[in-house]
Amino acid sequence: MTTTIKLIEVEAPDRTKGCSRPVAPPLAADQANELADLWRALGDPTRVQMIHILAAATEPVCVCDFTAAFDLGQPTISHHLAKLREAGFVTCFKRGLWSFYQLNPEMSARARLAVRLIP
Amino acid sequence: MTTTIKLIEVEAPDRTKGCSRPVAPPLAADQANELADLWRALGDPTRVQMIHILAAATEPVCVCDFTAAFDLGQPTISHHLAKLREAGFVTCFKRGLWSFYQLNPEMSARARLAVRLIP
DNA sequence: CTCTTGTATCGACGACGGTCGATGTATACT
DNA sequence: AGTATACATCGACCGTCGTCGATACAAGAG
Repeated sequence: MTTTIKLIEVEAPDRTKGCSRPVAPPLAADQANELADLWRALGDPTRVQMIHILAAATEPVCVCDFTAAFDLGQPTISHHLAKLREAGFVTCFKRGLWSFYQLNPEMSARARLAVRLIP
Repeated sequence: MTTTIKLIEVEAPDRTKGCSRPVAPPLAADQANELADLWRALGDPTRVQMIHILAAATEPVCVCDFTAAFDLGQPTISHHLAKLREAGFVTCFKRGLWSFYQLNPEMSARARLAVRLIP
């Protein structure tokens, strides 16, 4: 008796000669970089917590409150807030000796959606 | 004539003795780390493009198609795909000599929303 | 089995990023 | 004026990350 072996195509696409299957055209380099910058700004637990605090706050938050909330030196706090500022997530203003930070009201739509992913 | 100076409260919250205003309770450290890891995985232009390609593809994409799409060495492509795998964005399977990658069908809800931000 | 091919992994190098102490700068108070 | 306070910036350290060449590991072809 001869045995017939049935080869079952499971998930892989049919492919006669290896690869070179067309792929979506790349995003503009600027766009990809912009997106990556956006996400890299959120790629740190401290900054995630900062956004969490700002999203929950009803008033602008003083830098000194951040330094009190984290077990980090004041320059480090300032550094993280600067990163969030450069990425467009927050804005700040000075009042007397104090600096207050808040979520940027003119945040990009994408940034706003990203922020909304933080509990 | 005596001049009276009126101090106008603009945006800053009233604050009698400096800082120490209560702030939202911090997220659990695990949660903040998890979120940061998620975003760090997307914090690179090459990986953004990879997600873009996978989101547009109707079939799993062969690694060789990635190496053709980017001006990077094959180990670097493999490295980026591994990062996306570890973060839960993609899964892969082997078929013969080829490895195929696709968006992880069991991606977390947050990850799915993040992916949706890529054009 | 040997050879080739597609991918993953390893080791190294340079760049970047988080952190700190020290210093600078602006504002308030006396 | 001088001093004190809140914050930003600077310089340095060290770990992490993106990149590559070299190598190891499959799995098909001969």
